[in-house]
Amino acid sequence: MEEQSPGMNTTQDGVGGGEQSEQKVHHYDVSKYERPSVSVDVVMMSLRQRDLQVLLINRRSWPFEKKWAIPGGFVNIDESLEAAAKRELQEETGVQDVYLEQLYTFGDPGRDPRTRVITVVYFALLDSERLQVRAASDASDVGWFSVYKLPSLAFDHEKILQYALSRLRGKLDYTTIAFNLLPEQFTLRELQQVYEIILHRKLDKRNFRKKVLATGILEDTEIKKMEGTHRPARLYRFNPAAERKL
Amino acid sequence: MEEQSPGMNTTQDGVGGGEQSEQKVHHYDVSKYERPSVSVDVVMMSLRQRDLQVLLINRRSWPFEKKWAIPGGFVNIDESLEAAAKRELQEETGVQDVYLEQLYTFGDPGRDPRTRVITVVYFALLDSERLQVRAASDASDVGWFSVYKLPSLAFDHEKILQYALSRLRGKLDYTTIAFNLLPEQFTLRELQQVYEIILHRKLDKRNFRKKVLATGILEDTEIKKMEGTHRPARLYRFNPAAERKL
DNA sequence: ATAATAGTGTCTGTGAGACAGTATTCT
DNA sequence: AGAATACTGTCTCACAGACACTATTAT
Repeated sequence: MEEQSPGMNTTQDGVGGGEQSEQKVHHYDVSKYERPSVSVDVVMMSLRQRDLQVLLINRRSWPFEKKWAIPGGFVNIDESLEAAAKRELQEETGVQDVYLEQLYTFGDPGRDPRTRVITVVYFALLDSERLQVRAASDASDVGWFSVYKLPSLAFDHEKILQYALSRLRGKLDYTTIAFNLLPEQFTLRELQQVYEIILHRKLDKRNFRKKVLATGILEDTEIKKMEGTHRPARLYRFNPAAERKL
Repeated sequence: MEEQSPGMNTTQDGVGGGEQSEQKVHHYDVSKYERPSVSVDVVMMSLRQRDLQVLLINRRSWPFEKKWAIPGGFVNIDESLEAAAKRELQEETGVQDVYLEQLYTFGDPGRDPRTRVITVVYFALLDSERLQVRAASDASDVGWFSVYKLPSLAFDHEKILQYALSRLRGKLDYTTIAFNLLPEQFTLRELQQVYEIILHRKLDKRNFRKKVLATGILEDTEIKKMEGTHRPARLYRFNPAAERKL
């Protein structure tokens, strides 16, 4: 296993580790009990073609052969959960230092017909710009799908994606989570589109701009983005110093 | 606290685990990898003595001998995570059918000096009334502690409790989570006290009542609670039919 | 009457949402 | 001049928070 990537930023809800009640621990003999497998799955979302898309992998073998699935892998014995998620991210997209948070842990017996597998699901948001580079080089059995038009999925992965989407929506207006889907500099129109795509509805331009600018989390770069035959737009940058609320 | 269920860890014919990138699944052989232990810890909170308290267990043995810890136990191989949490709850408090939600999963290697343990933490809220019954019968190495005056805890359990508390606070005003700490019938004053204890600050009586009643989630029982030498208070009941927002 | 808690209404400021016209650039 | 997008301000309504007095019961 490679514990590569000194890793940085990411996780939000990060907290430490937990334990078990002493009595149990006291008499517990590791060798006596069958242990479940523990995997880490990573829901990777990005904005592509003005759509919210998720990266899926086509399974080659039983079970759910030929079905699409959320990428994941087993946790190495001396690797943290987050490190395993980052490794997965790196393997699939080649991207590092992206937004990553733990979503939920799914562990129903029987969710995997092979053996008992408990999976800790992480959620990653990739900014579209950096991603473009590597997108073409991906293997053919890896693909991006609109979260609004998903293919039939393996395991309980439909449920997991729905959960990820609702988490994203829920956090949209009291965190700065949306900025993780944009490159460093962006126009207000682009930011509004991110919100519209995620919320899946139109927003009023004036109200949106008023509200966002009022929070002070945006910094004017003094640069204008010229494109096409019309008035150029100001480019803004996220100002982490003003990390209050949106 | 007996983690029966035969079987042994490791060995098992080449069954792949959860969902991983196809390349890996394809070549994966379970017997080759060491599996972590998986435990479930349950943060149980209740209102006692007009305080928000958490149930802790005093550890008998290494590591963290004599320190207080969040109760927990290992997950049986054919038991769901939630079932394991309910079992734990039942063992420690004898209570069933309480509010229970998954909090977070902690899995840093080395957080338990004995072996690699990944723990899925659940959060339970117990209503004070039903609990009183069994409280006295508890063993001496189990105790309730104010979340505002915690003893020194084992592992990184302090962080976990802080996390649980912030989750509780965060959900307080857009869910009906607080009702789980009250008996079926309660006065508005009692409900307000729940909010005050959790938020750790005073609330305005008139604004609180106005707001809560406006949501329509309370049903007047037409009963009055007489106690002491003063005007009796109306008893209300939670109306699940009106589960909109608080 | 007194003590003790239950119960109630108004005002003010803030923020969300509805809504339409002017500004700037390129061809 | 025309096309295309950037940019801006006002009004209304709902909700949050500040704030003080009357109602009901038991002794």
